[in-house]
Amino acid sequence: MGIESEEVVSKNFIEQIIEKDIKEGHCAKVVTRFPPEPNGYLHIGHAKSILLNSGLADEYNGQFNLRFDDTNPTKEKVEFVESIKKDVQWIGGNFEDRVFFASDYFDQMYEAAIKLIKKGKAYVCDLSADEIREYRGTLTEPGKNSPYRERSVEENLALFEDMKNGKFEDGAKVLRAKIDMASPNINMRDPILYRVAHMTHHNTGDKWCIYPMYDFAHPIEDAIEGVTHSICTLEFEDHRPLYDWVVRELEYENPPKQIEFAKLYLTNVITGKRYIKKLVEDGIVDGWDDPRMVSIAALRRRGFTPESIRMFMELVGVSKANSSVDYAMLEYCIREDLKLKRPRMMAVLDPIKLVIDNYPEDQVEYLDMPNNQENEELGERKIPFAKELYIDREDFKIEPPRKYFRLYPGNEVRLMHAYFVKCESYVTDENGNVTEVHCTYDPETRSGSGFTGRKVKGTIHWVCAKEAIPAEVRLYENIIDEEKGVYNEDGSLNLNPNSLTVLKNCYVEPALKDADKYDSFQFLRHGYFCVDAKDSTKEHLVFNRIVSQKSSYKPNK
RNA sequence: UGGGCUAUCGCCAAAUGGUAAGGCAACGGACUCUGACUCCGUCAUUUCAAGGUUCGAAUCCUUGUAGCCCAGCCA
Repeated sequence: MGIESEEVVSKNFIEQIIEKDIKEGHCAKVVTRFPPEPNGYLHIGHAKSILLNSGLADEYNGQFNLRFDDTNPTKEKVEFVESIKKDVQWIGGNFEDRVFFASDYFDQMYEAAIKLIKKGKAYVCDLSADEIREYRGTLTEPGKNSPYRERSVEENLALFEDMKNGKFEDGAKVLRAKIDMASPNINMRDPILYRVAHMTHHNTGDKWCIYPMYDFAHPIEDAIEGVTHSICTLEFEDHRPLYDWVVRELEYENPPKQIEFAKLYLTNVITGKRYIKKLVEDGIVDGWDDPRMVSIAALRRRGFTPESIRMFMELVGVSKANSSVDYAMLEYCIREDLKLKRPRMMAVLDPIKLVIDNYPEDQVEYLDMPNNQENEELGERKIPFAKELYIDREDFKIEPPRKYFRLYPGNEVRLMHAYFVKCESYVTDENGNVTEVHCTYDPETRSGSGFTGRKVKGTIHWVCAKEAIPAEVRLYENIIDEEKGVYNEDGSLNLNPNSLTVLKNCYVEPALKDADKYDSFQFLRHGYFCVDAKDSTKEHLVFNRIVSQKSSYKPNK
């Protein structure tokens, strides 16, 4: 019989490493983690890391942990812990009940530091921050040894304990690894392991006044949790020798392995906590979840689904090449996800009145309309139809351009799921703007009647003037101007002044009264929209546009 | 110009010495009670460049070029 064409899915380089490790018996069970610092909201770049780590754990029947890397109390806040948990969960990172804090390991890290001191691999250094920088050398010149480098183990032990006990001011002393001040890799030039910071920690309170540095803490955190593959971004490549040094000197039995991948960059948006934060603080956007941004909270409010973001990450792939993914790819994913899942509704964003002159004055008909013609499971609904309707301004032209199939004087079109109407006349105001279009309808052409007498080239959407719900529609554009990129030459942010357009005079079908917050719908030719729960009431709905409909209508051709 | 990393279509990205997958975008055409969707077709004789090895090279070697990262008591 026919040959089964099996889809060949190639493994990314991390999967290949893991499979090799499994095959060679280096890890009985794959353990990954997502280790955010609780100092801000997550954005789409984090989603890549979450989904990568979580996905790998699923794929190899392993385990995925959420761990807050809270080793620097000067930057962290509890309020971010909850938002991060929520976002990780929403996006589909399956950490079950495994929420850990680096700060829960402070005792073990302290012990680890003592172990290094005892091995003669770490020492307390009295140099100031400026002096340490000086002694470190430069990219091209080696550093020189600290005068405190050769202190005895006993002295170091005593001094380190004093550090812990609060005998020194912030910055007075640090604990450093004794590695190699001449290393071409600056991270290996006796990196700082512990610093003094008299500061209340969100988790440990005032128990500690010394805090471990990332390079020391992270490998320990991973090792404690049994992480097998510690996946991070490219800028940590230079830290890997130090990561390996720490787990080696601490003699962990099955040391974790650090693997680096390229961050996600998207064209035409701001990624990066720093810049999102600046926009929020400067009041340019209305908060961390402003739909013009790509924080996870913003994407959720805009109407993106977790599924669409997961699909996106799958399509984007994982590699070590710095790259910038076209935003159109994300739009493709949300269209793809929504098109069969969500109802298709009628909404008129820029209304003009359409009057059917030969339709009975007070009659209202309730017509059947499938919720989604391509997915019968979504059922159907009744839509009211009467003498006065609203249609979109762009669906009527006094003088039609070439190949225009919609309404113009003398032309007949189908009103979606209703009747054929033929334009007989129109009314304009003193400025020549169309205010009313008059038509006649043909009762025989009712949708579903099987009428085949004649065909019509265009179909337009509409809502019943009497029963439609007034609505507001917000059209969000990405906040960055595509032409000029993220920054101006002077380093300032380059904002798109038209990034938010509010359409106030819109009408949607009465069926939308039942919409829930963040429910999404396709508004036919307008694209996909989501109820903005923040500002909607049942009488006045507010929608955010998730993504516009593609259009191949080109009047100039 | 010290060290690390990367370079395959407009954008992502496979290919692991055996003769350049796939997706997005774009462009034709068919269909259509959404100008959507769907369907069908087009889109890298060539992999940053130049040499070399080989029957055979995106893959190996040599020499270049370009981009990214590193001198926080941030992560």
